[in-house]
Amino acid sequence: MSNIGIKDIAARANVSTATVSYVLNGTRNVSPKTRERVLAVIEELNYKPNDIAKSLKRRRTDTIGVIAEDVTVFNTPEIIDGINDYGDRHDLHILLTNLRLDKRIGRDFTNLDKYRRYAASAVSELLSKQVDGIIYIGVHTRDLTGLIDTEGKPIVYTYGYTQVDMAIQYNDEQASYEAMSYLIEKGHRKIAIISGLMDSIPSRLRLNGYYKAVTEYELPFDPQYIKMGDWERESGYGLTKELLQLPEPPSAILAMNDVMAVGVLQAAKESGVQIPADLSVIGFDNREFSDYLSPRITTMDIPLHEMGYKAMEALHCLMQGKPYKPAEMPVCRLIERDSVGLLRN
Amino acid sequence: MSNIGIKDIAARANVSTATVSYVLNGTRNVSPKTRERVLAVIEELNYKPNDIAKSLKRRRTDTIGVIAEDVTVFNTPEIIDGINDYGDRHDLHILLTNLRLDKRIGRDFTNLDKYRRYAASAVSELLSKQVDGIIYIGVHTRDLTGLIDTEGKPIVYTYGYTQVDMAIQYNDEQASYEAMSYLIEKGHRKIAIISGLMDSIPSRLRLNGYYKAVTEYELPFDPQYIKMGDWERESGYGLTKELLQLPEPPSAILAMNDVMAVGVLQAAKESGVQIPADLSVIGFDNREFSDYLSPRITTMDIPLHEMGYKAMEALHCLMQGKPYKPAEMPVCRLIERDSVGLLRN
DNA sequence: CTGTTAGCGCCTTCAA
DNA sequence: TTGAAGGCGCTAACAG
Repeated sequence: MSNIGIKDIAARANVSTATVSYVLNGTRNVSPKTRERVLAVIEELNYKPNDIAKSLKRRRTDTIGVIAEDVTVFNTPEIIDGINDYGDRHDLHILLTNLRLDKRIGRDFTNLDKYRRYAASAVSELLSKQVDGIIYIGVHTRDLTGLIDTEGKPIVYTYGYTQVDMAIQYNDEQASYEAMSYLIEKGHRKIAIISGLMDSIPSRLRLNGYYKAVTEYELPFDPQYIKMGDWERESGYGLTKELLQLPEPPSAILAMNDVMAVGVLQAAKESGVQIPADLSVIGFDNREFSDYLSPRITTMDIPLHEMGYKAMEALHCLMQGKPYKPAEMPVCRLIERDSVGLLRN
Repeated sequence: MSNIGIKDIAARANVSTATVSYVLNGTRNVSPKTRERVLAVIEELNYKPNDIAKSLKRRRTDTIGVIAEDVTVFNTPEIIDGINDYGDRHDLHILLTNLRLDKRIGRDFTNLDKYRRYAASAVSELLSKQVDGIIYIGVHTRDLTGLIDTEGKPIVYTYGYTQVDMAIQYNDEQASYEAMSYLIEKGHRKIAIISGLMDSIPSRLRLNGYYKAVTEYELPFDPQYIKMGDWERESGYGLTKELLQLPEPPSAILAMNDVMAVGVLQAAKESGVQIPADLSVIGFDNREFSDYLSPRITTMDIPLHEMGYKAMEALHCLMQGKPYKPAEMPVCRLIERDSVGLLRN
């Protein structure tokens, strides 16, 4: 086991520990000869620096804490992947905390007390571990103001935000607007939308994009085309049935997630309407399964990797006291598949 | 910022730093009065211990390194969740390393040089961070012998193994045997199997389970019923077409993953055969989408959470020098849905 | 029951 | 270009 330290190699190379430290970190010029000698001994003894000691001294760990509300929720792994991507390039390590919210308190976000305890202890542990900063990954975008106190350590939120901290979000409004534009390009004018829960920010923003498109393209506006879903398949199913029953049913449906789009497909199938011949569908999230359904569904891909990457980049700036220039919001991208038909009229 | 340390609170409470340490860790009896006083000051100053310093002294970090070959691959998040579950209960923290193999070198596992470099540097960084042990999560089960050297630190593999280290695997043979039994219970006797790549251990083990069932239940054995797939949808599709063309087509197909099962569904649909009326299908993995297909497919759920939990448990034993009693292998569980029909006759 | 103190392994100022 | 030495914040003998 690696009991050898800087002083062992110093002794064996006939230099001071300071010199070893210098060659290790390139902190100061060292004559080529001594450097070689030191390096040789390091190699010979298979020396591995002890980052713990280093961190204690430098008062920096080059480690950031990631608090994931639930790593098993679909957005989280890709975000973490983005965080890693940036981390790898800048020698930043990740201490992962998984709140396991889905399993521990389910979707009942009103149970704030329990939640707050979990979150507080997670932050507290991370702080004790002396992380240089924290990234918080929520399971759905909402206002987390006042729930977390990092005692001055920088924090960046994604899939969530507070009124005071930095947060990385993608552009929801643009996304639904773009989906609408695509549908309109394909000749659709009677377009319905099935939203997620209305207490959700993305739902509201995407609805804005919808309204914007309706207005700009001067589509016939019909309040009946706007259905409030709850993100689950059943609501996609039920609301599609309603839509299909309308005297003037839509020719296209924009579902705010792929799960509800599954319900749309099912309702259409049962009602004998062909997708995309009779009805077009666009989903959201580009979940893996959206490519496995039949028809394969066209969907908006959320830039999760980029969000993780940018969150880390932003945090890194904060950690160094630099300001982070928020640049552009990450943007969703339409994945064209087979669920949208050309409407010739 | 938390500049206050043990000595600040010692001073303010008129005790020695040792006493503070003792009340903090409960390492020694402290008179109630002093304890109260110390606790009060800790509270008052909002003191947070510095685990880095503590680790340096104790030569233990209570942190384990998790090396994931790719966190975005479906098995990984659930395994990590299991690791967290155990970790939460035992105050063990997770330093996560993501090799990002899928994105960096794809599925070309023959590119060992590149892989070895990534793995070696991951281990090396973790070792420098003084983790107390390592859990390795592969993207698919294979022999990793000789690829990783942890210099004596304990390591546990899952979704992968070596000839010398501990590994947590689920029971593949039992899984396919159980799936077969279920099919047989439902009256099927002509059962085909679509395997994954044959250089994969799970493929071979599951095939064993298949053979075992064929033998024990004295099913008519037909080599034509055994098809070699490659885990991808297209192979499920193509091989099903072949199966359907047989003079005596099977009444049920066991696909070694849900992705290939998607191909089975598609082929069946195109060939006008109804599932489950004319053909039954069982998948593997219980991927989320298996519940979204139509019909919803019956599949074998892999105990990922349990594997992560057990891997951590095993590692924890190793870390303490205790032997780990491997007990039972985690077992797969059949998720009954709608893709298997009762064959009367 | 409590205090004193020597490090853990490394970095970095100060001096040479 | 190099060394000596004082901590970083905490734990755990050892001593009282």
